[in-house]
Amino acid sequence: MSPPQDRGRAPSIRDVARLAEVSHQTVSRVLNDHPSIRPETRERVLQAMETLQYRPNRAARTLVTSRSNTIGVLAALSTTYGPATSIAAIEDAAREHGYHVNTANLADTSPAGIADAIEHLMLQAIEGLVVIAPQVRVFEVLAASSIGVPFVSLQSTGRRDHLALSVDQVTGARRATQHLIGLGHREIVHLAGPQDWIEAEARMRGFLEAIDDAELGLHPPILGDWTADFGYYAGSELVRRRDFTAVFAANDEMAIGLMHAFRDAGLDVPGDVSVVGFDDIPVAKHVAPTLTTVYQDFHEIGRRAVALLLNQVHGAERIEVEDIVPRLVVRGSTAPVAVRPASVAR
Amino acid sequence: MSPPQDRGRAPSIRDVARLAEVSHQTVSRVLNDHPSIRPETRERVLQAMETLQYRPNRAARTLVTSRSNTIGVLAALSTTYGPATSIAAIEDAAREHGYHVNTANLADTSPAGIADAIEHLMLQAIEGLVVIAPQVRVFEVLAASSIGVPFVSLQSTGRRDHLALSVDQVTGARRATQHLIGLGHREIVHLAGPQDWIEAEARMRGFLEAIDDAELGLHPPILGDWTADFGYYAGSELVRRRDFTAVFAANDEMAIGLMHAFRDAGLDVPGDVSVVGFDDIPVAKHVAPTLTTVYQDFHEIGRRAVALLLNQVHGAERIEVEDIVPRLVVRGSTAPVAVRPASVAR
DNA sequence: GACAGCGATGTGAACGTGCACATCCGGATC
DNA sequence: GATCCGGATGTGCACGTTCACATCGCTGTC
Repeated sequence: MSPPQDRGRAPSIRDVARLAEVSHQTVSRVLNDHPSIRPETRERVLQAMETLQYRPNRAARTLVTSRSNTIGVLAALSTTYGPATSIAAIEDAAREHGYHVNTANLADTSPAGIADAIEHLMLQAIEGLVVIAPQVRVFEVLAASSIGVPFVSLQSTGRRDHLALSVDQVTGARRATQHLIGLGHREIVHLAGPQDWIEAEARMRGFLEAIDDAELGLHPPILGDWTADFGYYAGSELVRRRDFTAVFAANDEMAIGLMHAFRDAGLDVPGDVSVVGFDDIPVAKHVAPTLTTVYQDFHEIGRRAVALLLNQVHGAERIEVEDIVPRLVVRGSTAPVAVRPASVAR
Repeated sequence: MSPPQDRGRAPSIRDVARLAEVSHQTVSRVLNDHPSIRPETRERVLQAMETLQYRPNRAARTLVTSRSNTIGVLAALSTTYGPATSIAAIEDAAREHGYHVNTANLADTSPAGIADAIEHLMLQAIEGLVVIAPQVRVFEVLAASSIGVPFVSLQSTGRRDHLALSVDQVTGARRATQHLIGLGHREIVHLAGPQDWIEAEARMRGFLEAIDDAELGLHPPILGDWTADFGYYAGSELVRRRDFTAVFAANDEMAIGLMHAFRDAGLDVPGDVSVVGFDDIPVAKHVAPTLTTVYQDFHEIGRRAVALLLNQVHGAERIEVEDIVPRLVVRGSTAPVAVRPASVAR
């Protein structure tokens, strides 16, 4: 009934060999799908494994092959929807390829904290690294610590020391801004993310390009921290000025906080102010008003990151990386600019 | 300038020993903080490590000690706020204890999918397992596959084969329901989670207890899938009946979808219907209306899970596990029952 | 001054696997 | 029938670390 007592050590390749009456090397061959092995022998070995409940010892294998079959993930803000979804996708994809995933969070974004997280991952002897929701600083530390394994960034960084998925955040942000401009808005404020985040910088750039293209005046962007709470705070400050008719927030959480502040101040969205977010988190389509935003396929991003990384790990030729272009999703938080701008209400 | 070429293998303990002119065992002692080592010797060894950029090989260590310093996390729905936050907390806590974390997602919740995920983790030779957002089935599979390592559940399961944090979901749900009752609501619907989820079952139980205590009539609960989209769907169905004045949703996402549907149907929250959620996700306080919900400290839950698990891994005596009782947070989505219930509006 | 005791260090084996190489066997080739 | 070849299998070692045990010298005790 119950499995054989695990007295002492787990069964090894040699225990299996003894039971199957072959050499340990034959067992090893069965494990690694070596071609030249008689079907009959293979069967006997598999049988023995089954009986002994044999599980290969990854540590031993790693030791001799110096391949850990593990990739690392360096994630910041891993509790938010986007990164969390990408991480999950990375795990799924890695598992499909027989790889394990080891995650380290960047709770502390100081260089020391970053170095610490990287060091932690390196101890695990990872073969490659995926960097999620990356800050500029992370790549500086990575470059400085010469980790000796390939790494992939989920965002284009412009650096040459690693590959990056090119998710065209700039275009996404530009489209969001152009949408507002198309609705007649001319006084648009950007609620940006922290500028040491590559994504935040790209989104800001897209915003600026669109503003520039349309030859509109520039409101100084507000630098936020991605949180809904900050969005609320920024909104409360903004309503004092009311010299704008639309806000493009760098992510949905901030947009939602923003709308909250506007609501509290008696401003109507989208009647008085239009709001656009970024990411299309699952609740975006259900908040009031439903949020116009830019959709990103985080799952696909995670999958591609793994494909790209493993390709590099195995030293194959460079694979094609097509751009992922985020898609504008128009919902209820944007509307044509009011005849009299909100500023008049002052 | 650049570090020494990594020609061939990485430096080993023996390379360090040679450079420091000691035996390899002395180096090992320095690594493991062995007490009897002369400070001067230690210094020399550390110096040598520094020069060689030595990093201990975890595979070799694991092989000989049969301790992997890795714990596994089996997570479902890891992209949502609660699980993601707990996972992050688990990683932080594990790292503090020198442990690595290996995560496997439960994309597929069939027994085969579950067994597959567990098998994947076991290949990694994990020392313990944390099960997040657990479904009943997971524990059945775990019991059946006799994984041989301790595991900890983030929710009380009533099973005896593992430890569980006791987060008192029942009390949390009861308080939420009592809050509605206290406001005069007598027709309360519960939008539950999938009943094979332990949390969903506990929240439903708390709801039923509160209804029972107050001797109210029972509306058959609606079984949802945790998503905001389902909340919207359920809300659309519910508005056809309008035989209720309040809804207690098993999580915030569903509550937000629900409110969306009510809004679309012209029902006012909380004027016509009160809504309570569960979890207190970051946007809960910013949606319109702000959502009354039950706060859970996911971070603390993750931390405690690691403490509990490592304690068990190290075979220490059982540690005290105090209950974590979720806290009701009253916001704008609940109000005293209207003089004429929504049903009259029919 | 002999001996126990302890601090500081060294020696060899073992962990479980894969690799390089050796061996054995049957069939094809001449 | 001697030779070669390749499929199927076995033998020993190496990977980098820790563990058990041994060694050496110094101090304190009687």
